[in-house]
Amino acid sequence: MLFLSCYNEAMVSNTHPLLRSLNAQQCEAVTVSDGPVLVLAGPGSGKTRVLTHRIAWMLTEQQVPPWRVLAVTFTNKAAREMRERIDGMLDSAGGRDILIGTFHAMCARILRREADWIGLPKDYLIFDTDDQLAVMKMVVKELGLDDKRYRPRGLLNAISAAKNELILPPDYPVRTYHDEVVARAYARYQATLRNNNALDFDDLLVEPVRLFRSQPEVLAKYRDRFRYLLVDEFQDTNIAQYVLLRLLSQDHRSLFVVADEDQSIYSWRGADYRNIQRLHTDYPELVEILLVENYRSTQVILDAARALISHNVDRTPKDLFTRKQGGAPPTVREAYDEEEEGSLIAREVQSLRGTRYGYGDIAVMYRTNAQSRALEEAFIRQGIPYRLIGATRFYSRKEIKDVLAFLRLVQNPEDSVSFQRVVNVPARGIGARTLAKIAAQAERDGKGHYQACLVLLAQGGLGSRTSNAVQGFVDLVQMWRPYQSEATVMQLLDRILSDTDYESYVKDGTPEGDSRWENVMALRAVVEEAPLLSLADFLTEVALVADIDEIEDQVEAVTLLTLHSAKGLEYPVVFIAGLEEGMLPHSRAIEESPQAVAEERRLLYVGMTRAMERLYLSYAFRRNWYGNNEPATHSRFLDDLPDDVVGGRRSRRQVQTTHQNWGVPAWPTGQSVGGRPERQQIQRKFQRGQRVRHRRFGEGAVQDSQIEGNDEIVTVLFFDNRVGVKHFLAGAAPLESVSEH
DNA sequence: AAGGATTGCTTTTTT
DNA sequence: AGCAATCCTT
Repeated sequence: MLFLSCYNEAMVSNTHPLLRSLNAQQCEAVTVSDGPVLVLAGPGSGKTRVLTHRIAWMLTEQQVPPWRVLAVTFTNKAAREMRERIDGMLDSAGGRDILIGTFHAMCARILRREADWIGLPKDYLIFDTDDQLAVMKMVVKELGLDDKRYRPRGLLNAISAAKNELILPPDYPVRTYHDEVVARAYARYQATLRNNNALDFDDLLVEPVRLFRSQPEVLAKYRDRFRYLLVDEFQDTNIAQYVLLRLLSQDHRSLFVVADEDQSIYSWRGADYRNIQRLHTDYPELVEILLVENYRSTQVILDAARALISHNVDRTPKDLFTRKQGGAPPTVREAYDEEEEGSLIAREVQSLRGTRYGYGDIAVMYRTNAQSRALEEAFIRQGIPYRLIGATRFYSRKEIKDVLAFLRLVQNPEDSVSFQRVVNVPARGIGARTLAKIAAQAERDGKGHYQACLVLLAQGGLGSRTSNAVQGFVDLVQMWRPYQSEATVMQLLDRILSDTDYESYVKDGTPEGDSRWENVMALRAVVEEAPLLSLADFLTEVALVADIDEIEDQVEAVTLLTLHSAKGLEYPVVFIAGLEEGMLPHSRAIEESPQAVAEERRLLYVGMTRAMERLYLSYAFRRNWYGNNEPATHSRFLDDLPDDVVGGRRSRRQVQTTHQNWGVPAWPTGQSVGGRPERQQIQRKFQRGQRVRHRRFGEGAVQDSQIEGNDEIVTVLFFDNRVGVKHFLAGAAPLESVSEH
């Protein structure tokens, strides 16, 4: 891919302050016409930045009203950041009127308004994975299936895959008896969801498609409303999301998507990077722009990542480059087991900490959540502050789910899943037998479990003790429901907590008990922060947040996270642990298919390209696997890294050496990359008028220098007319000062 | 009905 | 090894 001429780069950058921090390619991407645009870009190429500038550009240059813009991001966090940046760029709060969010959040909103067009309740609940499992278990029981042969989880996976491809129960392809059972379970599952007034995550995407396909006037309304569609991380869209985009953009064809095939890591949940090809077919007039400059990583890190990914077939080769020449080479290190791996990393973190890196600059990544334990233990031993992303997600903790279940019951008594969850919380003498009676009654009437209780109580079909217990629970809900209309969510929550004496239920004198109560209080704080939210909106919001959304940026702690959650983030220092066969690539992937292994490779690629300055890879010689300690082999991916880039490499013989070296901090220190100043205070090294020399471009004069983020952006006009104006990051030390005389 | 012991099974990855 | 579902005892 060729650059535009430097002349253009200078022109565009000088004409529009909005575009000043962009290079020529990015400017082009931002300013191309209104029609469909695909920006294909490598990691660290400023994809999201281009998207952000594009929005700001439309709002100012094209006078697009903010409310006509729909921007879809991958996480709520990305959405929040984008909105803030737009506000900053426009010097106003215009970002507030733009609809920016995830597909799921956007769909939840649309359904909240339009549900009755397709016979759905507007006050629907969103069922998460646990709820889905509970529903499926009920279904399996009702259909009298053998839960060994038809595992609820497996059925859910099949159903989810079908939904992602917009296949409804009647259309489920039946080729074997097993398929036939899945189809029946699917139909029954769907019916149960509807009886519960609930949608699952996949329904959130499927139902809007159904809405738009069946109600042209509704579609027309949203098409008009969202005249400009922008999508980040397009390679991770599934069929349903793609169809949604196509429906919305069919007329105006103003679609601007940003993608990187090499970062496609969600095929297991239906993402289909072939959507990029579909785009070319469905939009022949599509303008494609390739961004290949990387602003994040040093040359050596980028080289390693490129070498790794180049082994994948079926991709657009990208000639990625960075102006941050040189740098400390990535290193590979073998540890004896995961415990040693942990302390090795912890020790290196400690020594990095003395230099210009703070804890907050460092991230440790791994394939599976289970791997975090060994790392945590090492960090605790060495007193290193860390924060763990993801492991037990806040909203799936028992105590939180219990409290939410109470709230959901108030919102919607038909919700049998929540009913079963809390009918005996705290224990009030309603056990399995009683629950079975209630379930049977519910099935007879085709109503929810709560309704069934009312019926049973009226009929007096229960023993006096159970009857009292059930009555007690029903009374609670009956008290809370009318209270809801006059009270805020916060007041309702407090009432529930005190009526159930939840505090003493949860606190059992152990430290865990205290922490459970702290979690409940944390939930209360969440409610407190959004005092105006209705109960329905609050529950929706809670269902759609990801742990990654909660990351605050200026925390002085090392971040521990899975490679999947690392997408879209960057850190000066990155450790990737557990590079063993079976771990990364994961054994499941190896068994499954070469394509699955290719995805594992992309996953590592994503991780490696998160690193700005330093990258450490490690693996263990033995690893605990299902309880026993098994020897491991280093990941095949390590063999694909260039030898000259990666120092100190494994071999069977070195294993012994390493074992003897136990306790010696053996990470190579490496040369620092340019003069990246201390975190708290970034000083400018260049000023206007200063004379500088660049290795390739010769001498020139500094036009401008600005601090952006953690680095200094220097604009230089070179004396060689063919070179013209260029921008540099001082952190990569591309320029040296020349004294004039 | 509740709590404790036993068994058997599991691990990708997440909106 | 850890956890959930199941069994067993009170």
